[in-house]
Amino acid sequence: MSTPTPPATAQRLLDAAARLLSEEGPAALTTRRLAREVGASTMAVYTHFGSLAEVVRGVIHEGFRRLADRLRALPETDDPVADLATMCRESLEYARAEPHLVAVMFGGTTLAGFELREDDLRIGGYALRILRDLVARCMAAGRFRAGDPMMVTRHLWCQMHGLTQLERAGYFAPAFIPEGYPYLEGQLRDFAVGAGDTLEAATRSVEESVRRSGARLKRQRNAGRG
Amino acid sequence: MSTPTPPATAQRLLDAAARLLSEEGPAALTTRRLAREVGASTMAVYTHFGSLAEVVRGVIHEGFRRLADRLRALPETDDPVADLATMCRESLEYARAEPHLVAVMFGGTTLAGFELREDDLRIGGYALRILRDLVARCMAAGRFRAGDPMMVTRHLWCQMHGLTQLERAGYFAPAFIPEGYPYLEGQLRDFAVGAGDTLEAATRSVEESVRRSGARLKRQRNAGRG
DNA sequence: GTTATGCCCATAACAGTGTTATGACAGCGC
DNA sequence: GCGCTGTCATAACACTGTTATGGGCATAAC
Repeated sequence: MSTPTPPATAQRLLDAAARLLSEEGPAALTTRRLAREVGASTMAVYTHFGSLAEVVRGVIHEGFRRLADRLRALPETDDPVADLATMCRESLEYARAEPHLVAVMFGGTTLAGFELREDDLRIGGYALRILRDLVARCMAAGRFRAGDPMMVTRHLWCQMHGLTQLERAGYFAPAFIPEGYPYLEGQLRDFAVGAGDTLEAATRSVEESVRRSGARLKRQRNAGRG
Repeated sequence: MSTPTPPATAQRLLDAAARLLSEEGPAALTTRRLAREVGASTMAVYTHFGSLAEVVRGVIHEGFRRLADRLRALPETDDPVADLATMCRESLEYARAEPHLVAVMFGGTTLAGFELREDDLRIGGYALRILRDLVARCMAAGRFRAGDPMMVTRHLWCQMHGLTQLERAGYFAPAFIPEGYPYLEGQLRDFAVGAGDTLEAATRSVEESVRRSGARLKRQRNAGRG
């Protein structure tokens, strides 16, 4: 009953492309390598996708879906600012786990002639709505100044995207910054203050989110052992 | 007396590479095209630089120098927060004028196998010091909370880099945001508030910087006419 | 049962890429 | 003149994305 038909060639190509991009980076994502991975010839790519760039498009759409799923899976507490900090940390960890994929998703890398189109940007924007709802909760709770939550969300997005990409480029390596320096937490706190929170409340919420993610990691390790 | 000897081949290759990258994007930067532009064969690239990636390295080093020069040329007033906003706008306009170059400089694009090395990152960090000195002035003036100016500068840098790259990817196109919406100004204001400024003072300083850059553009147009 | 249609894809080719081995040529020290 | 060194033109190698061609092969039509 399970998987009565083997996965179609198109799906196997997508999976192989995602794996190659993730494990070996953009340079490994060639038509011949992709064909070899699934035991076919390069023509398989062109009958199913038309071009290598369209394969990349499929891969990043899946990437957007997975990012949105991870953000939606986070628990909701009565401290929306702490929840926001946790969500930002989750995004950053996704980008750290899939640096090449995220670079393509947000326009960093031009790969195999692939260019983001407006519909791709729209899909990318869906994940933003999850963040926006949380920002709106911060406003409703009186922690952030009233205003357009989408604009504040975009502000936060710029900040997280910049941090992600500069970190990936190496600008936050130990050669430039003390190892273990909590730059993410400092930025999240200052962002909350800029959005209207008090310094004291923002500091408490960010610390709370750090405590929670530490507990979450501990639970995951325990679950891994059990 | 002026240019007694014609520019050496190495310099002409660098100039041609910068022009190709700027005018036609990374796809135009090939060894054969580069050789054709300077009227030589591809071997010229390899005798002078060893690889195409090293040509790219030379181009982005020049890019860092020019960015630093533009930032250093800005006037200093008695409102350091307004000066900071002006400097951010100048950085953004540099990135808008040279999007491909800036993308390589800050690790966005992997071009011809070029990868940022630690010494490149160090050169990139030099431009940051100009920003840091301004942040330190904001602290000394009591506008920003006392603290490590470099960390606050990094925070601002993340924000500007994210804004730049997401704008380039198309995420701030009119399809997603009202045309003419002053998202740069809103972000600069919130950043200043997050760093310790009051909402009122930050708003005034950002508006002052907008007024000044408007006046500067007017002067430039008048100078162009005169 | 035969024929036709359309899909999937293997083979081989084309034009392009970065890079390198080879060798020619010019300038210079002696 | 001789040798050396730096510069680069020629041609090749292994690679890339893409496409033209044609071979199966399942299904539909008659």
